[in-house]
Amino acid sequence: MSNPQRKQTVTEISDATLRQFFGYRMKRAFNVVQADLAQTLKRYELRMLTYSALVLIVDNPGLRQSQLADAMDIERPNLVVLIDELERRELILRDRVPNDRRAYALKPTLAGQQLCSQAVAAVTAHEEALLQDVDASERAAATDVMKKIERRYRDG
Amino acid sequence: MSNPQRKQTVTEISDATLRQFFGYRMKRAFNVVQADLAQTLKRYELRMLTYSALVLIVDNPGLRQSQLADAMDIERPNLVVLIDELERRELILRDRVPNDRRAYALKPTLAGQQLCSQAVAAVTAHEEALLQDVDASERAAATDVMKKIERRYRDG
DNA sequence: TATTGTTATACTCTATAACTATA
DNA sequence: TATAGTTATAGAGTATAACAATA
Repeated sequence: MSNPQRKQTVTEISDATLRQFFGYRMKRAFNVVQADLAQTLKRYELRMLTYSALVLIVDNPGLRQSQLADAMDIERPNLVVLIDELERRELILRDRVPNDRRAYALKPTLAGQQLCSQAVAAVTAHEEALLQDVDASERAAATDVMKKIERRYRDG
Repeated sequence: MSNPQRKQTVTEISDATLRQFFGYRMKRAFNVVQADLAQTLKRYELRMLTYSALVLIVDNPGLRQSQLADAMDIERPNLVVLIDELERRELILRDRVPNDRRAYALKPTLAGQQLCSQAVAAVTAHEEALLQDVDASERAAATDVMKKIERRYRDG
């Protein structure tokens, strides 16, 4: 803006210091990716977490809640409401595990499998659009860096 | 685990489908970076958001709250409590903008500047440690990808 | 009329402690 | 005793509507 009153305070904001940090860059880019994903999933009434849970249940039918929480890197209590939601919508069901009446075996319903397929296709397409300026080698390089960061964390 | 009961449900969880997605990889890596940053800032009683706000105020003394919210990509109402917190700790102050009695000119105190310097140094060091397996060219490649994603968002 | 900062509110994600029912 | 799932709760981040003061 060419508003002269702005000049009495600050015209151009410098975030040079923050942009030096990988974490800050990552947060900003992740916010974009996350917003795009949320927008894409809205149509299926899924969020990033319910989507992740559904995909993992479809790919691993019969897994337990504690295994799923582990895989998703969230606490067990926080998974309960996600599973409640997916179950209420009849996208998955809580089967009993034979020989261990404490645990549930999570399984997708047919509707869950179908919604999952559609959502995966939609997310794939939207991500492709979002990353259309990023060629395969750049994507691979970025993915490698993220893998290294994850690994560094797991190794302590 | 070699627990035979696990075998009746699922032994090894496959997250192959999810790992195909750039967004999922990014979320996992970002969680690591974010946790590391939070740990680093704990010592200064700062969080990622209060840290970002403080750095921006130190680098741009006199900026308005609405400008800061813009720069941080957060909504104006959410900035208020962050500024309240930094002001209460006397790290910044709300000065009046001459000729516009609606707005505040945010300025760091000496204590704020000093804490900011220390925090920036600590974050730099911790980030260096976190990324020690990632060489300069890999970092640059990853940063480029993140810039492109951000740009893609700004351009619509 | 429009803008700055504010209040109130609500939703999501995250984290911990404590409970129940099983093992 | 330990584990699976659950409940309750609290903190943090995010988003919108509506308001007072001021432009």
